[in-house]
Amino acid sequence: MKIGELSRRTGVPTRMLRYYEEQDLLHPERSDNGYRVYGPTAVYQVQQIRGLLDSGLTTEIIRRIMPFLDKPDDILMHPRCLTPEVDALLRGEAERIQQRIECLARNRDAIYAYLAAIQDAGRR
Amino acid sequence: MKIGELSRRTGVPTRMLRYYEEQDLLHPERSDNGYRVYGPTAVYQVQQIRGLLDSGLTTEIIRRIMPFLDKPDDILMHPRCLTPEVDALLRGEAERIQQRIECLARNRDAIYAYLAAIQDAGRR
DNA sequence: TCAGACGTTCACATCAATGTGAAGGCAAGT
DNA sequence: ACTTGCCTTCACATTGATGTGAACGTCTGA
Repeated sequence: MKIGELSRRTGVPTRMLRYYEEQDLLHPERSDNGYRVYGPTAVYQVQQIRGLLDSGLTTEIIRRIMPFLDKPDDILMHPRCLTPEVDALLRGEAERIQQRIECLARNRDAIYAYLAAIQDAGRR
Repeated sequence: MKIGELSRRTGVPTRMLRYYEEQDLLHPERSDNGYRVYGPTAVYQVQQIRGLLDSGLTTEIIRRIMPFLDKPDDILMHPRCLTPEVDALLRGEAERIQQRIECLARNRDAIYAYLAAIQDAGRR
């Protein structure tokens, strides 16, 4: 698929799809005329990228952890890939993600608690 | 406490504390000489703000939802506060927060799954 | 074949969050 | 009194994620 269709399917402007490529997050093929050609999985990849960006991760971090997300088990067969640095990177990032989750969950709960309390007060 | 101490206690540069005030996220008193004076709870407030900013919320959204987080029950007694707009705002924001949580949790799990699989492969 | 929709690159603008420095006032210790 | 450190405001710079437009090539249907 070409960039316009991917944009339509994901709701992400073409400008951004080109930007993500520049940031090494997407790697479309090129057809003879130079047009970007995306595989069908690109839709999910883009949604993945968007979700992580919206959650406060930078393109740099996304670039570094993406290779380890949703990988087929083939890659896992080569534990050589896991240098101590990569291990530390992944663990550190997972922990920071966990921090964010806890912060967000706390505040989500606070909001719902507020709404529930109001509801409750109104019913009385 | 003055801005320097708050900065030391939270690790957030004074420049940012002044910025958060400008963005209506903090409202310190002023002493006679014009110095900002923060109450003891400011430490938690700043951590709260930092956590939300790191999680991808903008200062604008934080400003709008903060009044409803960690409020003493006094305020809850006035359900008049909950106009339909505020209700929609809070629900909408809570849902978007939930989206982020799910995205982050998915990827945290993926990272840990990867690490576990490596661990597993290495033990064989 | 020509128009219109889509693609390309390049470049400059914006916005939010943050860094940094200048110029000057206030406070506390020696 | 003077130094040192903290405070104030003002202002300009930077970085990352975006918006937007120019100038130009490519495909496709009437």
